[in-house]
Amino acid sequence: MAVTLKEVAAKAGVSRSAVSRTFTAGASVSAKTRRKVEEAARELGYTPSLIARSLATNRTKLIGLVANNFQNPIFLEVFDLYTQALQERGLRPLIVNLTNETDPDASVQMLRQYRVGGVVVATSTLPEDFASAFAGANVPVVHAFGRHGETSNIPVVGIDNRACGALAAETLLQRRYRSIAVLGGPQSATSTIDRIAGFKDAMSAAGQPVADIRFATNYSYYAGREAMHSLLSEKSVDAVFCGDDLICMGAMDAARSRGLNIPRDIGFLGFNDMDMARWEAYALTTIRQPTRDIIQASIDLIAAMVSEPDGEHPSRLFDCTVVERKTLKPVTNS
Amino acid sequence: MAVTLKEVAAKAGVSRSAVSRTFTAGASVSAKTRRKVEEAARELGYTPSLIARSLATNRTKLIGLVANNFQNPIFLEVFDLYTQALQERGLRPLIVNLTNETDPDASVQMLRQYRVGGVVVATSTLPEDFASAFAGANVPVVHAFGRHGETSNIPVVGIDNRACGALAAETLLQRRYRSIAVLGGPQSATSTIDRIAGFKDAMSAAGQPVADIRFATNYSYYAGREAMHSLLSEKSVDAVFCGDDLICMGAMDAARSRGLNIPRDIGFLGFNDMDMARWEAYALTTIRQPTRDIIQASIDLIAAMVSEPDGEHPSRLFDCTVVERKTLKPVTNS
DNA sequence: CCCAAGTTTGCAACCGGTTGCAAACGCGTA
DNA sequence: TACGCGTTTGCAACCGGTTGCAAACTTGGG
Repeated sequence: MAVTLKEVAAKAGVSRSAVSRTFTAGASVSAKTRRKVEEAARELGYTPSLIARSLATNRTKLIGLVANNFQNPIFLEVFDLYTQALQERGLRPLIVNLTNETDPDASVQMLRQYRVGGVVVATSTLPEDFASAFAGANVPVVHAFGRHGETSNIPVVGIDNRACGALAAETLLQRRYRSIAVLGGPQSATSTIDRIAGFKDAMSAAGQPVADIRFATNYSYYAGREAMHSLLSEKSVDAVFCGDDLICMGAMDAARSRGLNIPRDIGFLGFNDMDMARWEAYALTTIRQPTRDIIQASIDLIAAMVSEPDGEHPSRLFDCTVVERKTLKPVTNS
Repeated sequence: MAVTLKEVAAKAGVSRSAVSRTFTAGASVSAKTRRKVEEAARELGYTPSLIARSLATNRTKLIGLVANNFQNPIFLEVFDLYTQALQERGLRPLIVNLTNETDPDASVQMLRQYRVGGVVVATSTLPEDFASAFAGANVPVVHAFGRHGETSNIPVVGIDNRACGALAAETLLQRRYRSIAVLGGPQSATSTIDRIAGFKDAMSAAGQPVADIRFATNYSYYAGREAMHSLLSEKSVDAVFCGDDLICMGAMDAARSRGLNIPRDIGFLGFNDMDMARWEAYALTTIRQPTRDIIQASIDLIAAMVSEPDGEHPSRLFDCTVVERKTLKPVTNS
């Protein structure tokens, strides 16, 4: 159906190799040949087949992008950045939606069938063996937003969740909150575990107790609201550190529906700084994760791993910062 | 690097054809051969190359998914549904992010290089020639969320935007609103144009004026807020029909920041019924677009077009319904 | 036991490109 | 004009599968 090399070669009066060379960067073709070929190609509407090229070169431009957080709008931001950044490098994402998937093998199989050059696992809420399943198939993997673990040797690009937990504690203590609860993300997520560990360390280093720790069942508004209702029905606290902005928004709505004023009666500290955190209805004070940097770095990393499989490919962790809005009372210098 | 057909054939003591046939559904292989091959394949860790298969069969499992609304969380829902529904059919989406793209040709070129079987254009805010550019390349195209137009013969799956506009007008009039403004999406989007046309028709059929019409510059919270501020600084209205839930949320926050109570002082009617419309902070009364049905139908349609290119492939329009929450005053029977 | 019909199998060509290699070419110089 | 060198070109093999075709094998009936 589609026009092939051979037809272009015939029309231009050259060999197939000549056509192939005019379409591969850095190959040796004379200006005259190139011109003839390009004209013939244009007239015939020729588009080289990446399928055939991939087969011949044994290399594809595909990068697996594995995710399972299709409920949280922040992933749309992540996703936008990934597709654009890959596009800029001439790579294409092959999306794997793991939302309803429990078995890593099917996805690994799928990505191998497409002979992806590498895989980016972009989630913190997956059992560790998912990322390693890809690595086990001898495909380069980087784990974005993952835990910088000792257990596996898959490079991670993300943040230091313990440090972020500590930052949260300091932020709240500095504002004289004294009855502070933690409302984490899913209990099994490594990010949740590490943040809470860092938070607790910093609190006890300051000689302060943690009023309550509980977990949202997933990264959603509804889970946050529900967990907050359950917290407030048992005790009263003056500030809550949430494991995610979305959870935090649910928690805030729960607090408001019980007549509490934010930040007068209760303060909230979110995590991520998603776009919606700026919305007036929430105006969330939150810990900003440098999403854009993480994504760019993870693409740089996977690209490096593809082109130099034997090189050194260290993990990279970025710093988080507090973004001040309106859900915490100001720092007082007294 | 990867294990090939030939190696499996050698190990199993059969021909390459035999191996190929055990991996293609409906081919003729004896039970004995199949067993030998499967064992050899398992031992070697063989995964058939879809690249090679695509080349040989001249057919891929790839479907282009073209979108440009990576700012609106509703697209994450859309996206989740697409990836899963395609996955179920053994197809893979190849995402094209048109957010920063103005030239259709580059994307068309890209999708042709990958030899996609078909393309789903999932947006209502693209110049018409985008969808037709794909069709022009002789690739089956369906336009999801598009306008059912007379101008092109690309099948559309979506809603009847005129009817939805009329439904909005009826909904508001029924609740005795008398000073109603429209805050549409981007002025150039066909969906915006059609909805407003339907809205105006229904209003004038009821002998009612439209208090004001203006447009958000894009489908975002911020554009909605800004447009609403500009509206309220010029006149006061008692209800607003918004072209999108996200825009509506921005508009609501603008109204609230000016001290207006919803729905006592002003009513809001949204469009889409995205997940966030249920959030307590908004509790949006909105017109529900059956996203899931539209997506499923668009996949069914593109699949049919791929397998029977010469068949009849009619457009499909779904009905919208009003979802009642808390941003409009109730219907009064007096 | 033989034959016909139905299955299974292997051969070889093909899908649309890439690439190492050697031959052909172009050009400046002696 | 002949020579030498660097460039450009075409040949042919290859990437990893599929598939039409004919040969080989089964199976069952007479």
